[in-house]
Amino acid sequence: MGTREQIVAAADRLFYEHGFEHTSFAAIAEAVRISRGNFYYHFKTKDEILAAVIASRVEATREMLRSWADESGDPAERIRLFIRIVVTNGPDIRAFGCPVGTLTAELAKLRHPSRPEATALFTLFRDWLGEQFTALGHETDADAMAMHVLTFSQGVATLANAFGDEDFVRREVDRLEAWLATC
Amino acid sequence: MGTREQIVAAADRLFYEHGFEHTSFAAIAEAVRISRGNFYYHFKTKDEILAAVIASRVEATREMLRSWADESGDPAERIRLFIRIVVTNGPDIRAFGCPVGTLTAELAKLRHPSRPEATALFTLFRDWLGEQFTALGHETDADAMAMHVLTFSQGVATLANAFGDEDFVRREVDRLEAWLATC
DNA sequence: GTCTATAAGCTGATAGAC
DNA sequence: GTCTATCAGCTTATAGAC
Repeated sequence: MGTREQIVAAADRLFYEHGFEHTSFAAIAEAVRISRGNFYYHFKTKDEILAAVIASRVEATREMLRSWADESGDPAERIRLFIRIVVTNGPDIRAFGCPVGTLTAELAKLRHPSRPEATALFTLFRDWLGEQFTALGHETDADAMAMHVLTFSQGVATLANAFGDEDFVRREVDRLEAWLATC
Repeated sequence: MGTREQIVAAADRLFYEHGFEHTSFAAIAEAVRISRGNFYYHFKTKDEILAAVIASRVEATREMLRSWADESGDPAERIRLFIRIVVTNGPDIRAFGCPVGTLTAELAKLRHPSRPEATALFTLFRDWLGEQFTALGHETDADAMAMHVLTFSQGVATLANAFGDEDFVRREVDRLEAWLATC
């Protein structure tokens, strides 16, 4: 892995764990074990790193959605794979929340120019879920149902982070899977 | 209103709109129109201001819950008053998210000592909602139902902030009110 | 490509006059 | 209680040697 990719990977993790603004160049440089000076050879501004991190997350998300589509041809099962992320990534979510939700919220407060790109991460999930609901025969309200599933995931992530309660997550997952079964 | 209260009120709003870390002493001082030096007569550290802001929010929340209880004796109607905050405070929520959810998420990433106090804001709503569900005869799962309503509100707030979509909020409110009617 | 050295600015925080 | 003046430290960012 080249230095640039290492920087993006380290920044991605640090932005998630500590937030974008709270993460300094020094912290990223230390994580990658390069000097702050060398850092600026690869990225001229902090905003450039953020753009690269978001682009990297977009690619990783696309890859994950592809792998879910490969894993099952059943749209309902694909949606369940999404619903269960809050369990699969339980420890990270309890510690740091949802990487997409917390980033979009922070960039909104900072009025950051990269905010639309962060929101586009949500749109990837939204459109993919919409396609699955369409395949289930819910053409007219596929998008509303996709948004409902996203609402669930964001609510669960925020409260799992606040209360650190694994059982709560399990209950909400069961509830939404029961709802999905009636669709 | 005394200077101290003005500082707390200005900090409260700025923490909400720009985030805790992104809000500088200079910005608060400017909003209250006092010098940075005078600032330190009232608060010795930034963390002290945060503690005062959270305490102020706790009091405001208690007052709001009291007023809701006064407004209606029907537990289901009281819960609806909570559910509809995402509509009532629609413009603020679309612009800055939920004041409780975004603060707890930020303090978690900062590993801030006041994090438990911020989470206690959630607990106020959780307990109050739980009391209403208990009054509706759901003794055994009143807390789970309270958490479900909180999950809704946090999910809606996060996505309303990301997409700025008023119709989405309306749809999710209708959906949860329909669920409540079956309880 | 990577380093050291350093600049310029903002941050939270203090001292002391009025 | 409010002010001005100031501090040390950290931040992003640059210059230039190797």
